[in-house]
Amino acid sequence: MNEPADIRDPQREVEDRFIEVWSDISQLWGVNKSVGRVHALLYLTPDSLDIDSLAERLQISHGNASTSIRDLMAWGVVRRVTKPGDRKTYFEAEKDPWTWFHTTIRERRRREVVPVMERLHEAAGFAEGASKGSKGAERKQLEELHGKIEKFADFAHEFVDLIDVFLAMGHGRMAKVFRTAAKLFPKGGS
Amino acid sequence: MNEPADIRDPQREVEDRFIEVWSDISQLWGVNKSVGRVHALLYLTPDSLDIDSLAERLQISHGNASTSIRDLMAWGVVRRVTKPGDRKTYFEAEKDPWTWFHTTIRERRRREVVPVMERLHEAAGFAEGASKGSKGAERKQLEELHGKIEKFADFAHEFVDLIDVFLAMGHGRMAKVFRTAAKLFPKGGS
DNA sequence: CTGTATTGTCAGTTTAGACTGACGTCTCAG
DNA sequence: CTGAGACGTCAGTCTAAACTGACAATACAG
Repeated sequence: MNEPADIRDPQREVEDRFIEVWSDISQLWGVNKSVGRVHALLYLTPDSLDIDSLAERLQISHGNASTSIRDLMAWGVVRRVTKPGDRKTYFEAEKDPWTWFHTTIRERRRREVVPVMERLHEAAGFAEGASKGSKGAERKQLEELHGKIEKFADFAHEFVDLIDVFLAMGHGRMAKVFRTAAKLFPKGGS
Repeated sequence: MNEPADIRDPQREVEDRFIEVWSDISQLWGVNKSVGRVHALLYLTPDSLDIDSLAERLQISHGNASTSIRDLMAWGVVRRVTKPGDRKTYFEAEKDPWTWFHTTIRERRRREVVPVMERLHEAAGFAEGASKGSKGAERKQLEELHGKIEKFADFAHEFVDLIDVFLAMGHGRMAKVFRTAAKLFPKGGS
């Protein structure tokens, strides 16, 4: 730990720089900093790592490392690994970024998009009910409100379709489609 | 304000339900709650609104409303409106969700994606330099690290391309391309 | 089966970010 | 030109989330 050599250990420095960038990307993505750092370190490390090595390497508490690993496993981007004759549990990350991204999108869809879409439809249904249960000027206003909510719901629905196409296609094909699309619609305006 | 009728004002209730849903969507998207609520209310309101009306309607402070409006204007989804013979400033929201989404993606790209991509390339460059400046086993390890960082950078670059195609195409075409793509590449594997 | 090494959990603390409210600045009707 | 009304800002307060560290549960070598 205290060997002077460590201070300028190039491998460590290379890792640290990447870990910070990934961590920031994770935060933009709504994932907390420690989780991002753990994920980055596991991505870079060829061997699998145990909780305490992670905690020590990243200077975070054992508890934090454990919780972060739990999150990453729930996201499906980290696997448990056991070695015969070794009591410890090790963890390793999915190494292909596209696979990782695909998994993440699928999980986000399930956790976040689906529930919020249900609530959106509820809100639209409530608006429709309210407008049908009224009359005169009030009815007109409620109908206008309902129209706006439906408009937003339509947008949201198309957005979900977009996610679904991505999930169905897989990344290789996705990229190809996009490249083709880019040629079909070159430097277009808005 | 205190009229009992207000308690069951259907218009208000319809608005509130939608506002809460939008607010939650905003938070998933990394936008803070008040900003989301202000945006939702402006989207629903046909007329433009002034700061104090917003604050009163949403039960937030004047300062909070003002800051939220500033944010929304920086995102380019809310416009200032002045009425002749009226000292107040009013605000109104972009009413087309796709336009709003497009603007938001463009802004996020500028603010978040571009800077983080630069740092990613820096990290990759640093890794390459470190590997070239070393030898033996250490060099081999650094080359492996560099390879992984490049792999991630390639992924990130493709992702940005994807964003760019979206920005260039506009939403109508985007949706069409996706629908076509879905037919061309049905149920594709990874 | 037992003891110990290891992982998992969670109450309490810390930290980061949001919100308020008071104040300074600006604008325009009179 | 003046001042009342409206907007913008920001220091201080509050809130929600992250992190720690100690303890509980678990698993497995011996």
